[in-house]
Amino acid sequence: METDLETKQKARGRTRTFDNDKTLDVAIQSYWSKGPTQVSVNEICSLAGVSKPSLYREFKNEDGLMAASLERYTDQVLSHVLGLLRQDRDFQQVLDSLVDYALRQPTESAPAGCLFAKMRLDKAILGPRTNQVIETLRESAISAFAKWLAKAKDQEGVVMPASIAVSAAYLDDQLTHLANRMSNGENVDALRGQAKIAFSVFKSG
Amino acid sequence: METDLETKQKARGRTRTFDNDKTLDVAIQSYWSKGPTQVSVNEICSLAGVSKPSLYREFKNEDGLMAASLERYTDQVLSHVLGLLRQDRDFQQVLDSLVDYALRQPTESAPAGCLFAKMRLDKAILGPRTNQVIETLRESAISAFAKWLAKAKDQEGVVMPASIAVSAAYLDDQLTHLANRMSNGENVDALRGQAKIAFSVFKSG
DNA sequence: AGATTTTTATACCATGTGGTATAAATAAGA
DNA sequence: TCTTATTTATACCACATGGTATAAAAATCT
Repeated sequence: METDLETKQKARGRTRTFDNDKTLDVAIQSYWSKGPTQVSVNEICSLAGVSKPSLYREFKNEDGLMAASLERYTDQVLSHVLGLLRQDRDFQQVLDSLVDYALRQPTESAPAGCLFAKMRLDKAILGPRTNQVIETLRESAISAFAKWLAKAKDQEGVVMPASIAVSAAYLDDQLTHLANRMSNGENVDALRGQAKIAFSVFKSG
Repeated sequence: METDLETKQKARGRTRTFDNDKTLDVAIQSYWSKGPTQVSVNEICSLAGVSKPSLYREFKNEDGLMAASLERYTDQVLSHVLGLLRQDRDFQQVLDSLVDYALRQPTESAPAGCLFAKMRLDKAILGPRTNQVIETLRESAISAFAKWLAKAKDQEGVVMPASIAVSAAYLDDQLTHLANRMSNGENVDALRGQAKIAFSVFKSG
């Protein structure tokens, strides 16, 4: 019996040319830049150089592709943003860097805004698998914010505008909203001014 | 030469059964409850009991229908909301009533949220006529907010978190955002808690 | 009555969608 | 070599979309 240490146990049929990662990268890029509802499966197939049956075998349906894209996006992008919360810089610096990320200028590889934020906008018309990923992700993000805020309150004496839980939800929501307005092509300076107001409710000693 | 005092100058052809107002009311209701991108022209035609060619003759295309719907929505709904700003109640009362409107429970005739707010979310994929109405409406709303804030500052000594212009834009944005989250079916009490935070930056004496 | 004008109803069109049936290609096992 | 398993490529499906061509219906003018 062969052990598949390489996870490359020779299967019997035609060797597959389907590239899972590339397909997901193309999907992420498309969903991120144009919005999840503005991209068709056909489009992703041709951009990724992949046949439709191959894609459907791998992801079951459009919902599966979207859910998988969001999961990969979390690993590749979102985790680093949430990682900012575990840094040792003081509250205000971290908050600023979060805002900076939401308001960053788009590059070729990182469109404006945030794919997760965009999907939350359309969640009512997305599939059940995608919705489940969204919900899980949202909970873990808010939980990370809550942990961070609790620490800032305890160790730096930052004044919260409400309970930790409500403040964390507020933070999450305002950041998401900033990212989405950024995606809508609004003026960065105007958004920065509004962000300053929205986050002035956190008074750091 | 006939004067058309009744605006009912007898034309020559077949009497029209097309009901402009009813068509727009159906369109408003559909766009409002399901979102402007989730309603087809066919759907509106059958709901309004109107033939497609008649609708297209009247509104030119989907963009025209949407723009007209938003204009009628402004007259029928939005103007009353902005009318709150001209009332004689004090700042905090008016602000509360604005929030109450954004967070109200949906009824049969008034779905959750705000059609204007929803259209702003999708403006990137809406037509040019609709976009123009959105832009005009946004300017007039922000201008109304600015006037109201200036008065509150002068006459009641309300402290603004920034310049009148930026504060007005912030107010407009936060209210729009609340309405949209309400449309997304989020928890009213949670939203109210966040609204309290967001608007705590206006300190009324 | 007949000609003319306007609106309606129906059917249609090209295009795009998510998803799949089918058969050829290509690999390993016997 | 021949069978079997798997993946690919292509073509296809039913359906929905925005928009329109066509002809019948119904009104007024001559």
